[in-house]
Amino acid sequence: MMKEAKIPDATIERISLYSRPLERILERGVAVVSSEQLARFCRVNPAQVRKDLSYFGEFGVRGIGYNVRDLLREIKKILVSDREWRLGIVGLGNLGKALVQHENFLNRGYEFVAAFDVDPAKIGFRLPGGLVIEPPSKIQPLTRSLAIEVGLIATPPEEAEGVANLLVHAGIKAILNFAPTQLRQRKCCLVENVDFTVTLDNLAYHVNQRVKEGS
Amino acid sequence: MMKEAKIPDATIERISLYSRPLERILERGVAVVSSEQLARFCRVNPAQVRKDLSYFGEFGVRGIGYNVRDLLREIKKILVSDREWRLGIVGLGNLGKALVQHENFLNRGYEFVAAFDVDPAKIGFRLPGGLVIEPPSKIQPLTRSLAIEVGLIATPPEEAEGVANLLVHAGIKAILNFAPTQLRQRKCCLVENVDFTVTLDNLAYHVNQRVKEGS
DNA sequence: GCCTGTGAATCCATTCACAGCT
DNA sequence: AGCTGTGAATGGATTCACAGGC
Repeated sequence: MMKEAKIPDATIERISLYSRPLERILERGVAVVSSEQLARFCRVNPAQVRKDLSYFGEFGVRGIGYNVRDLLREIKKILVSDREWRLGIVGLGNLGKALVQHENFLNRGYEFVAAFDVDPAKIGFRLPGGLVIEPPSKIQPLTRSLAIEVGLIATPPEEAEGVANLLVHAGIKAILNFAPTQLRQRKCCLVENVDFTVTLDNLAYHVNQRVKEGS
Repeated sequence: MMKEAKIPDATIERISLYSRPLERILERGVAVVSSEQLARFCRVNPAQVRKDLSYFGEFGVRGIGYNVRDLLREIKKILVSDREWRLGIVGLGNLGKALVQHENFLNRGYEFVAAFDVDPAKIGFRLPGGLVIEPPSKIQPLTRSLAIEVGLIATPPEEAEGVANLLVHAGIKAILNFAPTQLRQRKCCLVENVDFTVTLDNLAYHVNQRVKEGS
């Protein structure tokens, strides 16, 4: 019964998670999947799978399960990955270059259409894939003219806030920030931070916890 | 009053977050910080900061605030980043290489001590920093002899599970998995997944949501 | 019989509001 | 007076358990 209620943030992330095993199952030619099976693949509770999906509609058939192809299509519609998203990246150090070449992005509808860096030595360099590195002065005009919707920031932390400003003024809709600094929150622009050391700290804490319990 | 209760997972992540502005504040020579100030830096609620810290002890002084240097030391003790953690990485494509060279790891006590790849063309190659890429056959002996505690997996998804097996059998304590596949859960080994496309899907969904509301 | 969809119950996390210390 | 530390209150998210439909 498709409610227009507010949907848990965690639900959106899991919906994205579900799509991956579904793709594999579809490739294998299996037509139907149960919440139980899907849950096993994603290491979650089956009721969680059903509830997550039920926020968006009734995609299953009672007594049978979910049609794999249909469910995948619905999920792509929910996540708006049934269309191309145009990305721009600022900062082409090791991480930035790795992101541009990361093939999973393209597979899932995310395409880099511009790359920027401050380093004059890098400007004009053609990346594998054909993108040419542009100077920061081009951030605003290119973001607009190429209709870039999401900006990835992979600069040193000192530059991140300034870069974010440029992107926001050029009308970008969302920023995925890999620089280890907390960007100022802005209306009109969603910001998501990815910080590997936070994740490592988390693991370190829990590893230590286990050692302490075990002794 | 330092409870030995179970601590929210989100708390651990925020504790890690707090350390960054604290380092900057310390460098600036400011001696004391209030929960309100720290909360502003990290975009969280001040009560949240106080509650998070109170799980681990009473680090503040009523009427005054927290001593920056002491608080930072306590946080490092909590996160066990007051010592070196030895990392091994498997898969030295673009992302793997970027991770090895990522300077934030070393700053925070995470040191890569071994690198592995299946590609014969890469084996023997010396990475910036001095690490030499080893073949998969060395994963088990080196993990043991170098006492590697955390393994990072940056292979294609097909290889991830096999690599995880090798690492687990060699006694690794935790895995940080960048391959877009959900690793089987194991006792004795913590697993954390990092998946950029899930984060992008999340942004795409919310951007679309805003557009829909605005219209 | 089987598996979905979902209200109700449970569990967990965040925020409030104030007592307690300096 | 000011700011921490924390029980109580609120707000969310997950899981249970079963009704509903194949």
